[in-house]
Order: sequence, then structure tokens, then C-alpha cells
Amino acid sequence: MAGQRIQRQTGVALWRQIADRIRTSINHGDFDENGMVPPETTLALQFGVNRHTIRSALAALAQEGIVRAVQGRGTLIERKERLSFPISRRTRFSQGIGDQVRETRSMLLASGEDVASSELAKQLRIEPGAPLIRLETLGHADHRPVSRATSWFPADRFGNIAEIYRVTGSITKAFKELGVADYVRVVTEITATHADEGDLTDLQLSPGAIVLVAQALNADLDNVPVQYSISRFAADRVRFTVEN
Amino acid sequence: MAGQRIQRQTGVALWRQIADRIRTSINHGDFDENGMVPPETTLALQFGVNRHTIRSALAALAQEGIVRAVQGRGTLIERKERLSFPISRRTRFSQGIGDQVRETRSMLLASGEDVASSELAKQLRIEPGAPLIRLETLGHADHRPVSRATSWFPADRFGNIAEIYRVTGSITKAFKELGVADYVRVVTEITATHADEGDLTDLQLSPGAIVLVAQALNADLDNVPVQYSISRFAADRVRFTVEN
DNA sequence: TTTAAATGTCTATTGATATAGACAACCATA
DNA sequence: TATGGTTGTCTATATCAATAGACATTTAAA
Repeated sequence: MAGQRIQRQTGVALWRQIADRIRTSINHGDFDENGMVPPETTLALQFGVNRHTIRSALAALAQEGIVRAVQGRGTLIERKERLSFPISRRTRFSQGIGDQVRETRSMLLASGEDVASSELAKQLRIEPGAPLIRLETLGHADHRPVSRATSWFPADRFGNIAEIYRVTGSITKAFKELGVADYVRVVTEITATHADEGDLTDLQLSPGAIVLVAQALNADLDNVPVQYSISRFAADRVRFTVEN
Repeated sequence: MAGQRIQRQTGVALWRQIADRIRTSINHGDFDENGMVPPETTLALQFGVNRHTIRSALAALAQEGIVRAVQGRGTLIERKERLSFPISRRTRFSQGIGDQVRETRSMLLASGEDVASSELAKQLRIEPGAPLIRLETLGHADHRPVSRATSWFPADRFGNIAEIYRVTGSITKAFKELGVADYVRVVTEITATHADEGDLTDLQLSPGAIVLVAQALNADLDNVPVQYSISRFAADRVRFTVEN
């Protein structure tokens, strides 16, 4: 980690830029030898800023629960995590990361009915205007929110999927009850953008944070589309893995 | 686009948050009817900020070449684009987006020799400390930079790949000359982060911008690793597509 | 027990960010 | 040509962000 330069007068405060970099370094395992962040004076030298600016950055990370400062000793790393999400034909939320965390949980934020827009209709291979069930869900791993998804299902086949999901907390189980024994991922589109207001609240992010956006189409074993979803992940908590 | 709330005192200036949102809206096609951004006073009302703050946001977008303000008329949308990169066993830079743009070009920024770190050695299935060739390349589409990559190749097989790449401008062609008739993508890891200093200059981004990071392993048809690369894409110019 | 090294707290100052208001300059159109 | 709507420019003020320095407090090790 050589001399890192920081951008000034860009609308992003130095302390926030530095906080982002330190968080990345922690997730990358740069300070794993002693489990501590370098002293404030050292960081101030490395980043070329005042020690108070470093303190602001560390205070923000402490607020997130990533580090904890102990007077006289130093600043300890409390938590580091970046979950790895495999993206394959068998992509599912909980199974993919099940071996990386102690506990996963999905909760239903909202549900309702939509009519298929031209875009949704094309993806799900149904008529525009056809009725759809919309589920908005929040995925947790070890009690921390990691993903926020909106899914659409053709209403004719999955009219009461919201009810079943509310009980089981699992798309896979809901599909099974509705006669879809298995399903596979057809295509996934991945983009990245800044967190919007919903991301900030649901995923507990701070403004300027990044979300990875995955738009996915699932189909049953007869290759009939059953689910189109747009999932938003806190970028500093996850990594997508594509196995070919 | 209902009343959008903006976060204050978070280390990210209001004008930058607003610029990011307007850029997203433009890419999403929200203002496609008349090709213009709403008037400054309207935006000021929508975001609940002063008109001068909106002007700072629009000035930043004008600097990026995304909008152009015309006194007396309004603020015109100059450009919106997001290239789609397919990620599959046959992922290549130019072929994937060839039908989306008129011209693609790759140029060599730098090359050199490295010794394999433990991480690189594991990926390429060679001994740690073994010699590697490092290529740093910049990918353009229609004269705009979109990706910035660092690749490593085992030096014993590909000792003079830099020379050949410099002439041909293509990894695929360089591999062919060195006896690798074909190669496939084994795995791709995708993350997102804030642009660093190199991204800002090479990809012509402004601070706070997002880069999609793809770490990829390519192997020849005998499944022997031939290339490990870390590519950084301007997130507002590309989209990854995973076909399963 | 002393000392060095680390975080915690305080004051003061400068520059960037945001608000507020007023008016000029320009464009399209009635 | 007159008018309404839009961007451009200016002044003034308040708050946030960053620097600078000094010193207190705590911890671990000499």
C-alpha cells in the first residue's frame, strides 16, 4: 500500500473516500497480521491528510461496526466480510452463501399485482398487460442485510405465491408447492450504480455507496420463464462469481 | 419520479448525489420524450434543494459530456450509452461488443515482468515466484475508453506476448501465434468499487464514479490456465450479461 | 515505575458546500 | 415585438469539511 492519493474538491469528502478505501483494504485482508488498522498518524501520512480527517473516516467505520477504537492500544478490526455469490444455472440466494455464513434469512417487504410492461412481457414471454405477482424481498446474512429484490411471476400460474412465500420464506419452496419442481437461471445481467433512497434504508448504506444490480430470468425445466427479478446488493458486502 | 429525498451531512456533497441520480435517470431513459433534463427550478423543487445546488450537479454532468446547457432553452441530453458485455466461456473484449459499436480498439499501456504472488500462482496453477508477463491494456469503443485491464501470462509459454500484442492489438491473435489455437473463460469474479486515480485518468471518469471489476481466468483447450486478468470498466458505460 | 505509543478532546482558522435573493441574457412563440 | 420561461452571473451569509497545534488519557512494554 504505497502513497495513496486522494481526490479533493470532487463533492466527496476526504474522510468518506478514506473510509471507503480502508473498508476495502480490510475486506481485502491487508491488515490481517495483527487484526488492527495502522495508527492514525501513520494513515494520515499515507493518505497525505490531517490526523483529524483520518479520525472522521475511522469514526464512520466504527459507526458501521467494522472497527473499534481502543484508547492507548489502537483501532481493532471488528468484522470483515464480502460474501461470494455464485451465478450459475442453479443460482439461489440462501444455498449459494449457505456455507459462508451461520444464518441466512429472507423477508417479504411488500407484495402486489402488476400488469406486464413491454419489457417484462418480453422477458417472461407473455402478453403485455398480462397480470403479474410482484414480490419485494430483503435478504439477510448473519443479521446483516445484503440484498434487496423485486421479483415478478406470471399471475396465472403463481397467483398466491406471496402467501406461500410469506410462510416459507423461500422462493424455491414456494415454487415446489405450486408445481415447479425445479428451475434454472437463464440469463443474468449485472450493472453497478449508486445507492438510491430505498437502498440506503433497506440495506443500511450511506450515500455514495455502491450497489451491484443483478437482473435475472429463471425458467422451469421446460424452459418456460417463471420469474424475472431485479436484485440490488451492497457492493462492499458481496462478490459475484461466474463459473463457466 | 416522485419527491426524491437526498441525504445530508454524509460526506457526499448534495450536488454530487444529485448528479449521480440525474445520470442514472438519463441512462434509464426517463427524459427521452423531449431529450432534455427538466428545468433547474423544477429539479430544485423535486430534490428539495436550492437552484444553485442543481446548477453544480448539472455543471458536473456537462463536464462529463452527458448534458449541454443552452441559455434560454434548457439543458439538452448529449449522450447516453451502456454497452453490454457477454460473459461466457467465449468472452473476448472486441467480439462481444462488436455489433453494438462502430469501432473497437485495444492499446497497450505498459508491459513488464512480475513474479507470481501466491494468489496469482494459485489461479494460474504454477509455482509461486515463477516468472510472469504483465500486460496493461486499455479498451476503447467508438473512441471512448471503457475498460482498463491488467493481465498476467506464464512467461515460459508466452515470453514475448507483449511484442505480438503490441503489433496485433489482440490477445486472441497473440495466443494463436504462440500456439494457443483457442481458449475459454474458466471463471469470472465481479465486484464494484469507487474509481481510483488510475481509473479517473485512463477511463476519463470523475471522482466518486463507479467501476465494475472483473477478475477472470482463461485456460486453453487442455484446461491449462493461460491468462489471469483484472479488468476495470466504467460502470455507467457497460453492463455484464451472463448466459447460462 | 517510567516511557513510548496510541487514541480522545479542545480551540482556532481556512476553504468548500449550500442557501437566499436579485437581475441579466437568451430563446421560442404568441 | 412583446412576453414567459429558461440559463447565466453576481453578492451575501451560514454551515460543513479540513488543517493546525496543544495537551489529556489510556495501554503495553521497557
